[in-house]
Amino acid sequence: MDLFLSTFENRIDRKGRLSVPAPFRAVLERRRDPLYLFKSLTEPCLEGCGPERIGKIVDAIDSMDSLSAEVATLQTMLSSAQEMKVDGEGRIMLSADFIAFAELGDMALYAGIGRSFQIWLPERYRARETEARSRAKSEGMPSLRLGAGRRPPDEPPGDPRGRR
Amino acid sequence: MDLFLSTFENRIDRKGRLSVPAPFRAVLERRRDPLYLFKSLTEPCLEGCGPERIGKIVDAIDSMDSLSAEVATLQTMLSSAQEMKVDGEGRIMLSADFIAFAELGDMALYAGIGRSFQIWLPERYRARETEARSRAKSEGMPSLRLGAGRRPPDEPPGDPRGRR
DNA sequence: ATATTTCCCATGATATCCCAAATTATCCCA
DNA sequence: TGGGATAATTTGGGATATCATGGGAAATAT
Repeated sequence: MDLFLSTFENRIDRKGRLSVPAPFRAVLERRRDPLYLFKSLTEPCLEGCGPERIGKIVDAIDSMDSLSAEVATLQTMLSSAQEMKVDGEGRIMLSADFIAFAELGDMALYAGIGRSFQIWLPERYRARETEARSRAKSEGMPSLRLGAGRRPPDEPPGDPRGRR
Repeated sequence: MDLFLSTFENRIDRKGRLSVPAPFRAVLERRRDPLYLFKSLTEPCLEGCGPERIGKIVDAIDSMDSLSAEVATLQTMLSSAQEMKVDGEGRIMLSADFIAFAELGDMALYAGIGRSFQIWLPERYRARETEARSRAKSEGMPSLRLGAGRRPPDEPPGDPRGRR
């Protein structure tokens, strides 16, 4: 199983193009998956994933009461999602909307988080990272225990790097 | 599975013409589907889709008690539906009724939501999006976990596919 | 006949393609 | 282990194609 891991910082050129890190591209190409980006619901960053996650959101909507607030929320995710075309050099073009939403300047930081990845303003990401680390120190790190093998019956195994 | 995703804001010109976003057109053309528009039952917007979705509504009506209130509601959708003719440049003409219903001015916002899309007054759509995002933040998003990681009730907890 | 719609072509903006330079990582042999 | 050679990757820019939009003319309807 290949995953999106590690972080990469790439330049957004004056045409708005941004290279996808080669290791991320390799994951998608191996699966012959197109790349989707959408605006995070809860944080000022973009989320990247393959089609299977998008398909699950679509199916969830169809199976829910179309009047519920949850459906509106999921629709918000879909209507911000784009299938990105990757050029011959492995670059994507970020729409003005995406750039504004994540408040990106001329640099973007990719953070691989397993089955998906995020795109952040580098300074902001690093600030979050140190914050998460100090929280882990003071509050302990429940997810580590889970990641190590034992988990309470109900909770799915967490991402070992914790949620931020 | 090709889907209607992302949002596009297009101008309604003085002749009343409105471009269908090229990616949406591509989805329909690939399936050789005509485009249908109808008035949303629940919101001040228009809904767009291909014939299969219309067919599902018809089937649903056929399978229900023809005297029920729900049937009357579904029939309302059908009776507002129009097959749109798309001109050589990919534009449609909205009827005065449609424009009045969605309260459109000289701009229209397409919002792709998977198997269908909506057409909104841009300002109204954005207000709704902001609302959905703040709700997701404050109430958490139970739906994301469901949408992205749902599994049949008695399957043992598997991998955390939906976690981010 | 007059108003509206449909067809056709023109134009500007912008995304995409293609090639090349710069940068970084990897390899190989001393 | 070092250090240069080689390959991979990221970045840049010009040429080309696509797309949204606008307007005139032909067709259709009222």
